[in-house]
Amino acid sequence: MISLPAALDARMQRESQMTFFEYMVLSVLSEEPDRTMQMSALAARASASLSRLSHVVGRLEKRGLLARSRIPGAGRRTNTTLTEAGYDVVVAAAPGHVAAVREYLIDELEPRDLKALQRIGTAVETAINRGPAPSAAATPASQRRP
Amino acid sequence: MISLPAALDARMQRESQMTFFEYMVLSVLSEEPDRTMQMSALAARASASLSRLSHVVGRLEKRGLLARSRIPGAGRRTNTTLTEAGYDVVVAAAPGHVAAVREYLIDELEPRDLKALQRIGTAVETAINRGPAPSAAATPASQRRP
DNA sequence: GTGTAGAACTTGATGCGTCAAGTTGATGTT
DNA sequence: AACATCAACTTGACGCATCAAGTTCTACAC
Repeated sequence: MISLPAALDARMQRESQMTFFEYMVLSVLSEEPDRTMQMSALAARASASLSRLSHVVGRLEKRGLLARSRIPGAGRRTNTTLTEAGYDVVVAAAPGHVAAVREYLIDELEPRDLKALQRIGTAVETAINRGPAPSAAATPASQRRP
Repeated sequence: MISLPAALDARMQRESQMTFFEYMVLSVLSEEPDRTMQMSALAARASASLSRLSHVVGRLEKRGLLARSRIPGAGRRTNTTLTEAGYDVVVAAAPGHVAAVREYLIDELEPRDLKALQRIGTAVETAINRGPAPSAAATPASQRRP
């Protein structure tokens, strides 16, 4: 669990000149129908803090891969939208990433272990997010019940 | 796999004022009979680059948790040894860490999934380390066959 | 209609990780 | 004996993450 994320990140940077986390952000956006998402929602989907996301989005915006726009009439909400250039970048990076995941993980496992891994993943995520103080990144206020 | 290391690291810093990686270093040393290890070997066991380890060991030395000493008559090799204070720190931090691992992972899994996880771990490690250029951290020159 | 609380970010300082380049010993090579 | 090479680190610069503090809206209270 220590080595895999590191390995995927290293490969991402070598092959596509971006962080694994940057890829996640772009990738999540690319899967939305309008390639747009509110910052908080994006942070939740990328399991990052709003602060981290803000920094990263700032950089990606400078690179022209996405754009920010205030949502009018609704608090201080901000939308981020993938640009064409940004979409092209994700599309170019995706196959390499998928190949890496296969190579390091999926192709190495028997079907039963793959299923086990899925169970483990959800179990761990649940366990972490039911701690004494569920993190803001995991369950942002806008999705929290009153 | 993204969330678990992050969660364990966060807890380590909250409860024991050190990085998860710092804990690993101290912990590995504490398991040696003489609480001593050569830098390269330590790097391999902690799956880190020599550079990273050097920085971290520098900090831990400043905190008085370990000490460095040149190995005489053998290249430029350096030993790091856990101090008493360092040992006490590991001993104090260990129970909390074990509890965290149980809470987030082990206690959540059925026995068969735990066994699967073990298989997955070794499979992934192998897959990563047989890449085109096996990393120096994983197989340091001193352990590499000619 | 002022005041307070809170949500949704943004910003700046600090610290750790990484990469490239430098040191320092030992081991051959000619 | 001089030189090149290599292994085992160390160091410095730079980038990214985190934390605490600030900003900017809305909404509700009185």
